[in-house]
Amino acid sequence: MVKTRTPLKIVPAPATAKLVPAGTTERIVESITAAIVERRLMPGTKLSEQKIADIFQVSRTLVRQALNQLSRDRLVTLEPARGAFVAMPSVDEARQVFQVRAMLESAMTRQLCAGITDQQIASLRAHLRDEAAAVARTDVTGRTRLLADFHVVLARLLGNEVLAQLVSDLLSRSSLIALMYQSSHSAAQSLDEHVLIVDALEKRDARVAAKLMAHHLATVEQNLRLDPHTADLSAALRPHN
Amino acid sequence: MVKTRTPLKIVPAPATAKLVPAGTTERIVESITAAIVERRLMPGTKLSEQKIADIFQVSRTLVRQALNQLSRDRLVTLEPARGAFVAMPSVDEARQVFQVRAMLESAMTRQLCAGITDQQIASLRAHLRDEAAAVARTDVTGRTRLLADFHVVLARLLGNEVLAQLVSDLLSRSSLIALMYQSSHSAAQSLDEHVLIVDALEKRDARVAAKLMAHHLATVEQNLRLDPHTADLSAALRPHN
DNA sequence: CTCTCACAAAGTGTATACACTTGCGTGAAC
DNA sequence: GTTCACGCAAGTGTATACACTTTGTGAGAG
Repeated sequence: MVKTRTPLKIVPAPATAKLVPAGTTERIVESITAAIVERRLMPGTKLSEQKIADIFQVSRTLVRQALNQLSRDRLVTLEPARGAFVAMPSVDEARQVFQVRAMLESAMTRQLCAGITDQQIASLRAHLRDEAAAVARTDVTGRTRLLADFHVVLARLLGNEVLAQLVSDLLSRSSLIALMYQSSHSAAQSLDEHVLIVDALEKRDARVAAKLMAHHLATVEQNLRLDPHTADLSAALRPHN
Repeated sequence: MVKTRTPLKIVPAPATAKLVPAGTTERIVESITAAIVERRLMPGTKLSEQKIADIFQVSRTLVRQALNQLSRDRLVTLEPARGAFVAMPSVDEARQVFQVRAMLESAMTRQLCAGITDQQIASLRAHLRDEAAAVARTDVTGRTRLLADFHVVLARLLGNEVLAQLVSDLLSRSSLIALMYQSSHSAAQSLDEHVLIVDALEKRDARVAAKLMAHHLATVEQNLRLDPHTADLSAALRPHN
């Protein structure tokens, strides 16, 4: 058997994004999160504390803190006395995450119709333009981030940080799910659906907007390969390290 | 000035509840959570790492892990280089938590109507009986827990663990909010409203059930003392340690 | 008497050391 | 040749040590 020597491709510092040099633990969390979402770390990969500590040139203490945080975000799972692994969300969990997102985000969309301002609509249009640009130039990483951000932006428009945080958490889980159950959903289609949602918001049509959001999430979910046997297969021969 | 010597009344081990002697960190989290919810630790109280470590007879390492977890649950806030404090949710945060709960739980209630079984209705009735019993014997701690558990039980009935976990997290935050902004909401009234919700569920009336849930949460929120000046006052003269 | 600076005490932030569990390879017995 | 047991290596779990930040106190200058 070939030993799958994953060199743990975690780039230590996306220091550009963080203006705060402090928050060492935060930097590690961000880096690993990015590495997972950008598919440089596959589900099931073992995250050895010492190796990560060496990469970031810090002690295991900080790495453990970071891994603990990530495990609460459900991006990694901690097996007692065995170590940390990139999470492998089950089919059930995937369905549950999307069910919750549908509840939360359609309700949120409905509420948003009530008090959204023209200026906010404009900012959404601007975001859609960014999405379109990223899709046009096939910037895979950028478009993935922007398509996800759309949902967080909507949450932020309600001025509810608690909601925004929740949606954000669900989104990172969704990202992991999407890359695990290779989605066949095209970015272009997601963009189209986003446009329709904003259109409905502009018309202040709460019912249609909420329905479109629910439909959008259902479409994304149905384009995941959530067939039982596929899942079992990938679970069966998971690399594990 | 009299030094407010809070003896940090954290009972080390509710070891009865946990059958697992392992999970040392978990035990600390549970104990502190219980201490906060049961009003033995007031908002703003400083949680010194060394003192807690002495109480549980462990090292600061485990205490730090516990405090980190609690900070992610928003039950404590960590101020860099200053320490950990029992959280003091702002009025805004309180409103946001209840807004999210309304979205999530009314949607959840609506969904529940679709597939709820008679057996599940029966288990809800049993839970209501427990609530009534606790209210009758004025078991403050027990009734608070049972009234909160009602919402988690509903979430669990959907078979969605992700949802259940989310609702559970929001509930512990709600508990802290309720004890901070002294609720005038009577337990009896909450119980009545719970009964009405179950009645609607039994009739599979999704619209009414969802509306009752939304109304229930709005009532609970409106019975909080969320007047600005009261909040500012309590924030102004917070003990802090 | 008040304000400022400095030093000391307390407590957090990080690193290192050590104990203990898990997994695997080796070797001996049957 | 197969199996079980022992032991070693790797890595996690917890404790301890040390550095640095924050804060309170006190002395001295204005």
